[in-house]
Parts: sequence; structure tokens; C-alpha cells
Amino acid sequence: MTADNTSPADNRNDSQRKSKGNISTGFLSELIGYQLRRAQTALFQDFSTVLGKQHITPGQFGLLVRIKYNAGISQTGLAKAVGVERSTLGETIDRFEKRKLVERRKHETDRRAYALYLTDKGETFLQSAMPLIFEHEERVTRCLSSAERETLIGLLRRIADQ
Amino acid sequence: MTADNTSPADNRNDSQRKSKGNISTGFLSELIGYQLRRAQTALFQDFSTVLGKQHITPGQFGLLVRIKYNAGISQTGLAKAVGVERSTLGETIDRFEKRKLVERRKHETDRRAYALYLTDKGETFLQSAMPLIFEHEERVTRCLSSAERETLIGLLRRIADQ
DNA sequence: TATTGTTATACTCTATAACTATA
DNA sequence: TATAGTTATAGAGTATAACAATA
Repeated sequence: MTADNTSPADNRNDSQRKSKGNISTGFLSELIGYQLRRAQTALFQDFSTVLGKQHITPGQFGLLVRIKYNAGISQTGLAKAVGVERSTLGETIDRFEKRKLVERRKHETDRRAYALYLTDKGETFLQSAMPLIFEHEERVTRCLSSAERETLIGLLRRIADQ
Repeated sequence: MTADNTSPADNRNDSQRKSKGNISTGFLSELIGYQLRRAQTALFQDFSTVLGKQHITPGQFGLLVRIKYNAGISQTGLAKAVGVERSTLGETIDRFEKRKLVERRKHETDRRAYALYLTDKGETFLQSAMPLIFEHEERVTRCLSSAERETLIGLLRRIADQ
């Protein structure tokens, strides 16, 4: 791929044209960033069809799982772990608390901090979501062999971990 | 991976723990959706460090490229191509127009529609962003061989295209 | 002084619904 | 009737900055 390859006729690898509006995406289709974005959009849409009724997004699901496996974590600790600001996370926790999925308890030693826990309702919610998550995972990777699936997850992990 | 493997001690593959807050992510690290999300976050951050000063995001960049390669496209056509609502895209085009990157002209035959074009400033902007995009692409995939990079892009494309 | 959490503010992305102009 | 675009409204994610309480 070269930076000069910007002719309007350069649509050879434009696999997007088959289903969407049939428009050219130029050199985008050769970018990892672009295909990553497209894949994530596809996954998000599948996730929404099965878990949208529960009013949960992939990001929120990840938060609930982290609270489950790190019971008592502080908001700042959780915010750092997922890479968002404390103020952003605070509002998300507000919404979880309104839905009775997460509980803020007083931290035992640090009186400035909260300790976050799943409520029983939160635990149940996660438990009931689990089979849907695994079905979702199966469905979005059904076009790959087991080996390909492992390859993909390994490559993604290396990119994310660098 | 089994749905029952939810013990708090199940952190074997939790590569996230090394750099972030060192908290457990449970079974998340075995999900394609999770690793896809992490990889995209990493790419987004790298993109922002090189193109954030230009006040452009990956999504906006994709729109500008599509307008370049589909000069005269309508807002509805572009909205369908990227999978967002007309109202959402309209506001984005508003901002592009304020920045003089995109121009709304009257459609030649359909008087309800606009025809979208990059302005000269928009063309120049895209041209100057190009080398940064390719450097970004190189940087985020430097941990992969050429073959691995091709494998990854192919696997992502298959997931997105299904 | 530094940190935890909240609040105020702002911008973007996202969608739905109602509206107008036109097809 | 249907479509192109706008506007109003709403919710969520994102951030920065200032603040009170506490470490």
C-alpha cells in the first residue's frame, strides 16, 4: 500500500461495496484501523440485538464483570483499569446504582473512597446474560475455524498489549 | 472456553493485568469482542496522538475519504454507507462545513438533496493527513510480521462482512 | 500536598419523531 | 406517498476544571 495510490478507480479490495450503499471507500479497506472499526461495529450490532433489551452495552458489561471479579474496588481504581476519567465512570456507576445492579459501600480504611460491589440483582443479571454472551461470541465467529479464531484473538491481544 | 469457568482465580490469560490497574478481568480476555475493543482503544489512542491536534477522529477521517472518492454523494447516501442516521450525519457535515472542509452544493436533478464535495482546504487537509495515517498504521502493527498483518486484516474483514 | 469522589460544563455520537420541501 | 434534509429532544460517552472531604 502506498500513500499515492489514491485514484478513484482503486476499488479492487473494497469488500464493503457488496452490502452497504455501494460506494467507494478508496484506500480505507487496506487499513487495519478501518477493518477493526468495521468488525467492532458488526459485533456491537449483534451484541445489541441479543442484549439491547437488557439495556446493556459491551462496555457496561465489561464494567460489571470487573466489579464482580474485583469486589470492593474503588471508583478510581476501576476508572484507571478501563482507561476513563473518574468523572465519566462516576456517572456510569450512578446509573448502575439506580438500576440496583451495583452498590457503593464505604471503604473500610479510606473514608474518601467507595468500595464497589455487585448487588444480588447484579449477580443474577450477569448470570443470565452469560449464555447470551457466549452465543453472541459463537455467532460472530462462526465464519472462522477454531484455529482462525485463536489466531485472531492472539493477534488482537498483541496489538492491544504493545 | 466454558460458561461455567467463572472462578475469580481464573486469571491465567489476563494479559491486561500487566500495564493497567492490575485488576482481574475474569473470562473477558477470552472473548473476541473484548480483545477487539481493547485493540481499537489502542489504535484510537495512537491515532489521537498524531491527528488529535488536527481535531479529527478515525470516524471523521473515514467520512472525508468517502466524500473524496464519491464526490457529489448525498447525505442520505453517505449516512447509509456508514450506517448512521441522517440526522446524526447532518450535524457532522455541519461541523465539517464550519471548518470549510466540506461543501454542500445543490444536487443537479433532485432539488431536495445536497451533493457533498471536499473543498480545496478539505483536499489539502486529507493530503497532509495521509502520511500521518500511514505512519500510524505502521506503528500500531509494528509488532506483527507482514504475513500476520495480512492475516489479521483478512480475518477482520471476514467478521465484518458476514 | 495529594487523592477520592462529585459537580458543572462542554463536545460528540447516537437515535427517534416531527417538520418542510420536493419527488 | 415516499424521500432528502433539518430541527428538537434525549441519553450516553468522553473530557477538563473546580470543589469538599480525607489521607
